[in-house]
Amino acid sequence: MGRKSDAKERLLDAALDLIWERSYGVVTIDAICEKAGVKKGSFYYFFESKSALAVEALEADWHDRGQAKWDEMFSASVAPVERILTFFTNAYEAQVRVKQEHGQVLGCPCFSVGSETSTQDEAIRLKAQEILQRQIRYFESAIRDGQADGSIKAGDPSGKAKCLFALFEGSLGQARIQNDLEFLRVLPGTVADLLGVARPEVVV
Amino acid sequence: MGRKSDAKERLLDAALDLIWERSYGVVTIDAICEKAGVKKGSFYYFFESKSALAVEALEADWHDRGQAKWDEMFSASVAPVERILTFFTNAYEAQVRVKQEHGQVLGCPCFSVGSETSTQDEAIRLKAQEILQRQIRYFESAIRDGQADGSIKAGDPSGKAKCLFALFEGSLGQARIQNDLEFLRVLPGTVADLLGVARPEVVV
DNA sequence: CTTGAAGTTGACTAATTAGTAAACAATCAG
DNA sequence: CTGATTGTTTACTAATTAGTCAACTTCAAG
Repeated sequence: MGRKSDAKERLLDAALDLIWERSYGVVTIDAICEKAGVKKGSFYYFFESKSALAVEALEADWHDRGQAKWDEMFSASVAPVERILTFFTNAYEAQVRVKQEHGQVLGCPCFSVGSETSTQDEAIRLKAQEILQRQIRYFESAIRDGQADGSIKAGDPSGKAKCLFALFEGSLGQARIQNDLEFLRVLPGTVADLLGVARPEVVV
Repeated sequence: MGRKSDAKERLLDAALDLIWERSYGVVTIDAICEKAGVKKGSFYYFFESKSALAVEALEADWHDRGQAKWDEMFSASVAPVERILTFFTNAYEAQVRVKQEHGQVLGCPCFSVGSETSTQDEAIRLKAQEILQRQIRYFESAIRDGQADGSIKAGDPSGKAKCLFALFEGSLGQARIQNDLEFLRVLPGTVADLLGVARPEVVV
């Protein structure tokens, strides 16, 4: 039935990349089209606006790249504390790769875009909120499991999850602003201390 | 010696307000001029560009509003742990006021603008970085004092300071994205737990 | 009261931008 | 093959935007 095309996917990829690397407000539809190799007419064939594209791009990124990784890192077949420490270690390593590829520390697209657009674009705000809340739930569940097996001490799991997540996003933001991965390199140790657990050995 | 004017101050105030409320990228020079009641010709009389204005606005905000408050909150005449808890309590209360006035949680302008522009505008990035580092030093000094008098347990003060600050900025960002002050209301208690100290009584 | 420094104004240009529309091209079911 | 559906392209408009400039105003020092 009709013509087939991957132009929509190319637009989603290009948009997320550009917005992550620069910012939502500064990236134009023309720039997204150019990077995707798609003419503006086609852009408006697929999307109503830059905002609608951003919403879909955030969701697509979670669906195509994020979720599987999080599921693996927070797998129930791994000890709860180890899930959390692995997450922070992987996050550091992922940002190392990002810095190599993009030349800069970029942090978390969802948090950056969410914060930037929160007062201007309700649709993006809601999508970012939704994805971030999903991520917090992984922490919450690991903490609950850790409390059940005694490896994490008692106390409101939701509050602890939000605390760890805020520490994570705050560190990512600092790393982006300072363009310095040190904030993230140190995190696994810091988190181990917070959880009252042995610091993980550092992989060189 | 010529004409006198407060147009420059009005531009600085208007710019910080608009950028805080919306974002750096989305605020135009025209909008800043209109809010300040200044014509664009005058804008270019005082500033070279929007970027230069933003740099000066961040510094002016710290100098005229931030520093004195931080000096007071982190006064050496207050017990170190109390300095930190007071800071988090005041931060919450400040954001309550901001939400009342602006209708939304706005978070920290320095962190938001810094994160947004970090890959695009080196001058703004450096200014944001500078101000954030100044703020971290207040934490660091309080932690050092607390370790000296035994109220805070030993361990790298700079690391602990960065951890608390990341928790703070991460929570502010979450609060902005979710438009919900709950993340901040809970912080003084969370921080007291982290420091291993009695939770402060909640002021109703 | 003149002069020059400090600040203001409005009208302008050139570039960029979002968004539209209508003709065109590819694909596939029947 | 045909025609409906899906996607593509080009050329366009209208609005917004950054940035410039020369004429103008205010003020105070001498």
